Amino acid sequence: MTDFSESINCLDCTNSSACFKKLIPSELEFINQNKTQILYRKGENICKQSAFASYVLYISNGLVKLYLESPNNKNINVKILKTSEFIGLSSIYGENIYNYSAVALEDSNICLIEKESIRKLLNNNGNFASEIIKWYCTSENQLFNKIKSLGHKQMHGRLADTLLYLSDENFNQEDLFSKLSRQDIADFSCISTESAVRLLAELKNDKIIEVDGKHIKILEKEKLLDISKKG
Amino acid sequence: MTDFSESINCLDCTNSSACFKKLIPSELEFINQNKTQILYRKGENICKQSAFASYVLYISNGLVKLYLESPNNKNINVKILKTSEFIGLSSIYGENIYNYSAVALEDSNICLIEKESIRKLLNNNGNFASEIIKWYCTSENQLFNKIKSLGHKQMHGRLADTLLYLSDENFNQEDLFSKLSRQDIADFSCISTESAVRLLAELKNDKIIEVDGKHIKILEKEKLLDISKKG
DNA sequence: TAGAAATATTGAAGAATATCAATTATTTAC
DNA sequence: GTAAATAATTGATATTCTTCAATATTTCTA
Repeated sequence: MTDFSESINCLDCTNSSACFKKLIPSELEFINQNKTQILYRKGENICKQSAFASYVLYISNGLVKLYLESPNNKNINVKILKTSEFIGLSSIYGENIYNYSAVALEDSNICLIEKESIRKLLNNNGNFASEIIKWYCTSENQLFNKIKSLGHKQMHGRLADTLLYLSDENFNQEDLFSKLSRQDIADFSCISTESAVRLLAELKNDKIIEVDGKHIKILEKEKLLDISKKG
Repeated sequence: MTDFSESINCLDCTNSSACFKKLIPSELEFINQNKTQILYRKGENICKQSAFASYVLYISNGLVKLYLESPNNKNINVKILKTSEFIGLSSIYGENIYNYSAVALEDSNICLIEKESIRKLLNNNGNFASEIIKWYCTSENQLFNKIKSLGHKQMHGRLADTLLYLSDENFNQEDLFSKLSRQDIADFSCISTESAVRLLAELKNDKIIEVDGKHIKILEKEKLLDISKKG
């Protein structure tokens, strides 16, 4: 966690999400005055669940794994965040702590933005706030899907959901699998690592996926969707 | 689903959430023009998962169970909503469908509000939007807790979470249990009804809860918290 | 590049949990 | 108020899944 990159001015930032496009130049300058940019190296923790949330974090450039820590020291991987997404947004109004932990999957430039300045903008600029609400709408849907997956599906269905999620085109064919361990895949599905390995072997055998070390390729998406549906 | 109640004018409504308090009279009048109020009887469905979401729903007065339906026709109960809460808010910007189903646990007055009018207000009134964001912050936290509960806890921990949730003081000592079946309790915990019954019997035996038909009373909250923590 | 550490893999045994079946209790509808 | 329908309960069995243990493979480090 060191600031090696020259910090970009928000007005020049090419990685701004939809919400920042709703800001007028003076507001962008205001954000610029109240942020710091930091480079997190691959594997470094960007935030820790339950830690005091001093800032809202914004991925200016990078790839981040968001996960929940359980008291029995098992993790639940919730989602992968990419460039232009927020981390810890809910700390602006909710409890003043991070609800989850996040770790960089590759070197990532993260902007730390003062919570109070975000709050100010939200109150003054309904268009900005609306974009944030849009983000929450999508995010809520994702969480409901996770609950559906964990709630009543068994191993096969849950692993299928994970594979479909990680291979989704909205990650722009980034090969996420190469950045994740078998345990990561298991933690997305909330199954044991051993079960994940065994099921992957089965899927490989059935020619539904291709496995070559870390690299995993979906051969028969339809069948995976089927397994996901059946639970 | 019939409109027997005289529809209250939003300007006079005493059950308005924090967000509506941020509206100026003309905006409230605007909402009033674009809403209908309907009385749902106990047991009636207020919205169905995957159905076209024409309106945002607001509980003017009532009690509602929100649940997810799975293809294998098992339900997951997500939460109980009470007076002054929204249902289907995320349909304003997300997919144009309800992400979940909702059923009235008691006769409930529900306001159907035009989505477009809410959108208009959000864009024009940052304070209103900020209150909605506040709501999302809390809601997100609840969903993460649900994921934590389902993800790695086993039966005992999950049932404990359910009992703690349903007996929480934020429901103003409403006896929720009397309105829920054993299957409802099981569906909150995502365990089989039989398991729920068995575990309740155990907890009763251990004098951690008192059970009298539907009525359930927590005797030893600390022990339940313990079970919840251990998972 | 060798050795050490971490990760992945496989099999076998055991624990957790669902399902099925049968019975009893409660609620609903006429 | 009674019959029918629904919900709750209990036991026995079957399935799913984790855990433990042993080994193989990969990655990291000096």
